[in-house]
Order: sequence, then structure tokens, then C-alpha cells
Amino acid sequence: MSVDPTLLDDLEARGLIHDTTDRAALAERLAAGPVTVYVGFDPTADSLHVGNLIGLLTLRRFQDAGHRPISLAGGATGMVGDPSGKSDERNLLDDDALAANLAGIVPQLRQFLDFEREGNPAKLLDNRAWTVGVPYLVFLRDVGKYITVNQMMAKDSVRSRLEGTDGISYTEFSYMLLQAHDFSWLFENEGCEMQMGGSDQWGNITAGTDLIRKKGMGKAHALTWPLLTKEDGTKYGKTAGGETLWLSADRMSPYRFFQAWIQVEDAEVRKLLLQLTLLPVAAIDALMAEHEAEPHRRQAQRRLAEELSTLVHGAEATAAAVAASDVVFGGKGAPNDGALALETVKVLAGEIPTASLARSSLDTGDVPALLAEAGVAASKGEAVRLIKQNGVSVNGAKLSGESTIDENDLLHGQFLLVRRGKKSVSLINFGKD
RNA sequence: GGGUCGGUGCCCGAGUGGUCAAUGGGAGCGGACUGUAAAUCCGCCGGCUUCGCCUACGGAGGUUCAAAUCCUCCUCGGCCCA
Repeated sequence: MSVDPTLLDDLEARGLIHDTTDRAALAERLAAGPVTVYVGFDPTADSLHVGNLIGLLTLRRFQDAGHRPISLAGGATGMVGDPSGKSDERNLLDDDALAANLAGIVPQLRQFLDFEREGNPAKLLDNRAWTVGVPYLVFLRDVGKYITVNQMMAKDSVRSRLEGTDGISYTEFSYMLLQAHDFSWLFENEGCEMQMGGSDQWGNITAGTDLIRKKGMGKAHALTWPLLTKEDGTKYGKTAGGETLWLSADRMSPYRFFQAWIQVEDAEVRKLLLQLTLLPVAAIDALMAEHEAEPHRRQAQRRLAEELSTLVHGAEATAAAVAASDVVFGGKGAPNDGALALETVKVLAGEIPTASLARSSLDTGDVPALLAEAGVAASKGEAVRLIKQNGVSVNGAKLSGESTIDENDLLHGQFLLVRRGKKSVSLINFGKD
């Protein structure tokens, strides 16, 4: 089995290396042959989100380079809660919630890696398997003895909690030990020599490499990537509107996911292409050159959205999102109602927010009330304002204060296509007669 | 436990008896310009049966023609002392 010797350089070029243990030794080890490497994902919700994408993709990059990736679902650690990046003590998840979260996450972990690949198939493990039955005394002897409290308190997230007024529970304080134990267990039982994670995981990861070294088990490696941030340094992971970018179609529709990436600003797009897609660096450079020549075509954003949608939701859902986007944003301004085929409307209904209202809602002739009822505006007052500000169009025509809507306006006798502002489009379905 | 300062709209923060749905900033929303970008500019930004009414300035009472503003109690938070 041969490995791709350019892996580390590629990661470097993508800006994906924040820190590593002994870089020369790591490079040497990676060049020598397949390495088993893991990334942990704690089931804090029933879906992963963009914050987890780098981890998933980095594992994928390792697999594509010939190494053996392990996705670790944190069935045990998720119960305790990682204090990293948290200013408050977490609520413990009960068993049912944890099981539900795992059930949501495991398929997502699966889809990024190849579990059948000849030579270096991926593995998916749950740390609960080797954690749940460990007696406390054994844990203290085999893990706790090797890690000093001094080291644990050196961690920023722990220190800030110690200095704060609310403190930190012994449970969360112990999180680092659990993660170190995972690494040493995987090292011993799966031949896993390397752990990766976001830069906030550095302390937790090196606790593992230290434990492995102190127990005389051998040499383990670590790599962290920078947390995904925007140009201004704030955390990525939300849309401009503040929505979390979930990977689950139930939590965020493929259309909205797609749109979120289309709307990325120029300053961010190169970095996102590098870190969140599998496109070769050279291809990204070429794409960016194209983009800079004709920025209004938004080729870079489009490609980013297509690549990510395909990775997360698959080719079919991506095609539907593209089709819906073309209808909504394809023409100059609003879609042309006459040209909107019933089939297209039906595709849209699956992709954009759709409200179902009773036909009787049309009877009053009160347009603002209708918009409020459909959720286009938060209140009737807001709807009135939006109309006054020229912010609403129905079936492609701007509404004015005098506009009315009746049965004759329904597309295919059933739908209204409502645009609010530039970016937000929704459908109101009045059902068949 | 004592003292003291404070709790104002999504957030920060003015306002200390009427002129207050409440100054200002941020966020958000709409518009213009554009490229579903950025920057900039303009407007909006509690609700409604919208030239008026209702609900709101931690909670409950009270004084007053009139309270976010004064009084009482309660509650929560900061700081100081024990």
C-alpha cells in the first residue's frame, strides 16, 4: 500500500495545519506507509454542522492519500461534555437524548468516508464501547496517574472556568482524561498512531500523546487545524441571518444550505474552497483567477455551493437546489409567472419555505394579513411596512399599498410565489379547489 | 447579614414627574448602487380594528390630574464591609 507523499504539503497549502507534534517525525511517519488516524465527534445534537466539516474532510483527505481513517463517535465523552470553548457547565445528556443524537450523527459520519475501500477502509467506532465498563479505580490507576492536574489546569478553557465565578465540575474537568484514554485505547487496539482535531482540541489531544508516551506504549502524533473563522475573526458556522449551518436536511433544507454558500462574500470564498472542498489547490487557484476576472458571475461561490451540497446532500438534492435557485434568481429580478410551469412550482415547493393556507384566507382581501399569516412577515404591521418600502412582490409583481390578491392571481389555481426583499422567497399553497 | 449602586425595547446604553413607544450605538429588516458580494447612502425597526387605541421601562402595590421617572414591599445582579 503506497501513500501520497504530498499530503502534509497539501494540508499546509490549504491552511489546514495549525499545530502538529514533532513535524519532521510526523512527515517521516506519514511517508513511511499507511497510518491509522482518528477524529472524534461528540453527539451534542442530532446532526453535525459546518463546524464538523473540516474534521470529516480531513479524514477523507487522509483516506484518499492512502491512510486509514477512524471516525470516533463520542458516545461516552458526549455524555460528559467537553469544556473546550464553553463558558458554562453543560447539561448532561440523558441516555435517550444521547442515543437519538448518535442515531442522527452516525449516518452523517458514514457518508464522508469509504468503508469498503480496498487496503484502507474507514472505521466507525463509539468510545462508549471501551469506556462504559472501566472501573473507576482502574481508570485512576491506568489513566489518572499519568496526567498531572497541573497539566489539566494549563488548558485555557479550564483556567478561565476556574477563575470565573461558576467554577467547573469535576466531571467536565475530567473530560481530558477520557479523551486521552480514547487515544491510548485506539493506539493499543486499533494501531491508531495519530489524532486530529480543531485547534481548541490541542490540549485534549496532547494529553493522549503524553499518556501513550508515559505508559511506554510508543510514539503518537497529533495535528490540529485552525478553527474555521471569518475574515473578521468571528466563528463561522452561521449564515448571515444567524442560522446554524446543519448538515441534516431535516434541520436545514438542501436549498437553504446551497444558498448559504452561494451568498458567501468574496473575501471568504477562497479559504472556504481550500478547506471545505476536495478540489485540488491548483484547480482552486484557476477558479479564483476566473472569479477575479469576472466577479459578478460568482463562479467561485457557485462552485463552492455545488461541491459542498454534493458532499453533504448528494448529487440529486444538489441538482434540485440548483434548479430552484435558477428559478428564483435566474432571471433579472423576479421570476416570470407566465413561464413558471407546474412542475417547476412543485420542485420549488420542496426547496423553499412553503406555507399552506386555506382558501378562505383570500376572502378578506387583506393583503398584509395574508402575508403575516403565511409567515412572510412577522406581524401585520411588518407586512404593511414591507409593502410600503417596496419590499414584497407576488408572482413577480411588486406590491403597492393598493394591490389586491384574489383567486385569479393564483399560479395554476393554487400557488402564490412571494418574494420578500432580494433573497427571501417563499411559496404559499392554497391547495386544490 | 450590613452598606451601596443598579435592573429600560433583540443587545449595549441615555432618560430622574408631563413635550416618552422612550435619545444614541450595534444587530436585524427594506430600498438605492451592484454581482444572490463588499463598501456607501436612505428608510424602517412593540402590537393592533393604524390620523386613534392597546401593551411596555425587573414584579406587586401606592402617591398624583399625570410616573420609566416619587414612595413601600418583593425579587434579581454588581461592588464594598462582615
